[in-house]
Amino acid sequence: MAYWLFKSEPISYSFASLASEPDRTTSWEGVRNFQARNFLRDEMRVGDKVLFYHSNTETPGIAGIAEVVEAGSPDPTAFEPGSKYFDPKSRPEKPTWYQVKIRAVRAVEPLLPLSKLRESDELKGLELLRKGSRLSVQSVAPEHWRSVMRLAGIEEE
DNA sequence: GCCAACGTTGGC
DNA sequence: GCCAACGTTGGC
Repeated sequence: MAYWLFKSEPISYSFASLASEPDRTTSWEGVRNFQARNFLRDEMRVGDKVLFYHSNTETPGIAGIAEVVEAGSPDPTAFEPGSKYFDPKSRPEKPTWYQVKIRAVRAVEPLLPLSKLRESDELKGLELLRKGSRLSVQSVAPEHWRSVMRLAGIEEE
């Protein structure tokens, strides 16, 4: 099993938004970065765990845990001319962009703020903490995942 | 292929 | 609002 971090601006879609979906799932669509696309298309597997991170907000930080419930599939918004994610270069027979489906597992309450993550020696090397890190879908090493769980006070089986 | 200009991200 | 870092675009 692998670990990931997804960024979202809570003003547009928060962890609470995900948790209040009828089945607590959503399709993570609209990613338009090739490195992130490669993760979505090639590397994510059902059962992988996801840190749900709130960016560009008053207190950025980890707001919840989610899991991958469907592996990568073509992102339909790229084919919709009306969509803000429309990309005419992506064709159904040769898609450029991919999505996965995730499900909310549990909230991190209170939110684990970025400032706390920065204080942790154990999290040195976490992509999120790298200066200039902008990738919206990131890989998380298992030892970093365990450190985050500890900081969040979450016991895992 | 180089690289300047530009738009976006996202912490602060 | 500021601004550094980054990805993309397009002229050459």
